[in-house]
Amino acid sequence: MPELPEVETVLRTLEHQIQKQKIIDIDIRWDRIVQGDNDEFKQTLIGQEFVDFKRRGKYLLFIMNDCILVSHLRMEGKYFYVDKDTPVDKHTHVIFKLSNNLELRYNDTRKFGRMEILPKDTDLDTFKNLGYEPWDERLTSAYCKSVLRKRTGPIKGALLDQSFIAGIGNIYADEICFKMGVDPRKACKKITKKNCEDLIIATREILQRAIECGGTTIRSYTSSLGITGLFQLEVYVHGKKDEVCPVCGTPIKKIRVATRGTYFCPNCQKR
DNA sequence: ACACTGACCTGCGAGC
DNA sequence: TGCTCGCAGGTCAGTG
Repeated sequence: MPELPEVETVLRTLEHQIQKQKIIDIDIRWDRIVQGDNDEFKQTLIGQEFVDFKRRGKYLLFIMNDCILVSHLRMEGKYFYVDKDTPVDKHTHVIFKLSNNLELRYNDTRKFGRMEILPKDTDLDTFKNLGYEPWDERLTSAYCKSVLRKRTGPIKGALLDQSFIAGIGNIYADEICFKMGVDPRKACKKITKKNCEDLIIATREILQRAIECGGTTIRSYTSSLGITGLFQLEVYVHGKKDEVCPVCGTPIKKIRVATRGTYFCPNCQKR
């Protein structure tokens, strides 16, 4: 399940593999992956080179000569970089044929991922109504407090809201709440200034560490060529129902918060 | 204006 | 053992 660290890892890998490669043809095998008109998508991209590689939240941004190719992996999207003679997997939905006889293949078991073309002058700061990147200097405790004061619902819901901070998904939201020592159900309105300071520190530390680890892979993927997290990040609570809290030994609980499966330590995390 | 719900998908694990 | 059923997840459109 790619979140910000996984997307960053994929991007860095692809940057080193396909930079300056030219797209000579595109095979779209599941048309809903591509937003908008498929022929237009092909026409726009054929002949373009992969010039630069950026990320915004969980979106991959391939900067081409005359446009931006935006790709969101959702839950299980992956890219394979393989020889054109490699048998095509049944979950491969888009194939970019490159000038060096290799292919960039988009593989997505659940067909949830999406890609689209955006103009080259798209404002990436306000793109998709995304909030600040975790390391943006504008992400201050004063900013967090002012947003959370106006918000109803639990803190976990805010962490998952991409217009608040970009890039946090369900796994890291649980880990951030644990590191903050805050119950994921705690109302946004009751989040203190101190909580906000902890939130920023926890978010940056956890995501930074995850990037250094090459992302987290929770499910075991079967692919050997897949560009996914190769290392396991030390996850404290997510997916650890009934296991003991690494800090205090209390069994981890699983509940539902903001419509998501949520794991937390009922002793360490306070309302 | 805000928040919640359902749709999009497939694989897997639980339960019978 | 073999089947069905429901859950998992991020985003967006639709609804309340």
